[in-house]
Amino acid sequence: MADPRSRRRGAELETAILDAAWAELTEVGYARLTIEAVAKRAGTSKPVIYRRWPSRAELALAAWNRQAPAPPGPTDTGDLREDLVALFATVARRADSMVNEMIAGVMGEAFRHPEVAGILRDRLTGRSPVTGAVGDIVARAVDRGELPPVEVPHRVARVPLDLIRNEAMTCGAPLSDDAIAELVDDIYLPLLHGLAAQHPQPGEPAARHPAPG
Amino acid sequence: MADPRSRRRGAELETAILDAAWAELTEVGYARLTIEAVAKRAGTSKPVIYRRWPSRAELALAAWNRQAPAPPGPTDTGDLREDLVALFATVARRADSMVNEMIAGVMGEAFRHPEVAGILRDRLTGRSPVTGAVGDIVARAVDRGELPPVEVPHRVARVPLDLIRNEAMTCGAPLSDDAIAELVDDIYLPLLHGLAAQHPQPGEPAARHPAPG
DNA sequence: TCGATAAGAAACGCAACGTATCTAAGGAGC
DNA sequence: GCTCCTTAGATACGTTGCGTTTCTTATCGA
Repeated sequence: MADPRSRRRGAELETAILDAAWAELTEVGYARLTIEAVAKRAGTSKPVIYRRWPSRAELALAAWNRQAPAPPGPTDTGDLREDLVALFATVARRADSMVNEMIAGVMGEAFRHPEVAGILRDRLTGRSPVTGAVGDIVARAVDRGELPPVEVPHRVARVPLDLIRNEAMTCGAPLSDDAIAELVDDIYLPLLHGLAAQHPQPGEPAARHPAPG
Repeated sequence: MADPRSRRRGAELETAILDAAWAELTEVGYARLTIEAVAKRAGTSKPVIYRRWPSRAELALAAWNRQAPAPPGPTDTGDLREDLVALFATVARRADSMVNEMIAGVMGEAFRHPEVAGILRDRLTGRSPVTGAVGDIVARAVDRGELPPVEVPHRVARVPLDLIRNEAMTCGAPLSDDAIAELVDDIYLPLLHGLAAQHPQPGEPAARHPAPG
């Protein structure tokens, strides 16, 4: 239909569908994403899509995966707080409304479809350029003496993403600069300092909960 | 229809609808919640519901609001970590799959409907029995000398709810005991200790980011 | 008792669902 | 180069729920 000259197959067809899905997501969002519109846009038909992805959610996730993640440019300001604010701002900018709306929609379906839940969990909780950037920022702060030597568990490295996503989704809007500053100053910086205080010497097993006496 | 003898009005009718909506949410979840089913269950008709709530999302939020919050029983174990684990577990148990699925669904609509976003934000970020419980737990820990005197900003008091909701929603499942322990040990306890370290003396303005030298 | 208000029933057109059926295109194998 | 076999792509299906409109009649307030 789109190109009557040839009938696409395999990867070519697949990427055409995923690109069309991404374009639809961008234009109308997840809530209004329809398989029919994606099929029309990709110049194919509904059954072709249903043969590959069993649901809107998995199609959307596949389209998202196809998009290049564009790792955050490693900003090195020479100051822990400034580095964190820059990272948070970058993440907040990139995780725009459309992506968050899509995540919310997919989450809603994850509760009934364990397969969707698995894909989403892997995507949201796995290692990523952002969790890597957290490690780099902390390592530089330790080198400068701003922080005692500290090991950052993966759960802690995920916190910036989690906080920002939570904020954007509970507010249904992009984060303000004030919100970013609060997340950094009230939560993440104290968290890092508290973690570091648990590791009085590098390499030593963490003293998890220093007793009062 | 449900009761042919009389035609309900006002609060009586309204609560019947909200109770029916809650029952439907419990049975089929938000994704499969339909106005028609709620109307049928409440013994009324669609227009009666549409006259009051413009969308599924606002109906669901109203039904949720009607449910008694059942504040978490104040557990006082005499130990900061134990108190936190108990609180996290209570919150995790109460914020069950259905509620989280509903929140995800409503979030998806919040991006297109600012009114829904406002209601949801107020409900999720406002003061609550849980944020109050955090304050109590911290205060007791300070009294025992487990923590230096510390002022807990509202954003920090919200963190347990945010962490638990985030975890349940990204995983599409209830939290395991291990996950609760990690949230407490890796994130929230360090966060509280880090906050406390910023307040060397009670009443004194916070030394936000202690310089290395 | 009367008039205004709103409950409740029914039906509307619409949009998208997910599936089934059919055709013909374009690889793979001989 | 011909044949077979997979599968793209078109089309149409019945179903469901949407949100609205229309109409009736019960109930409340004056």
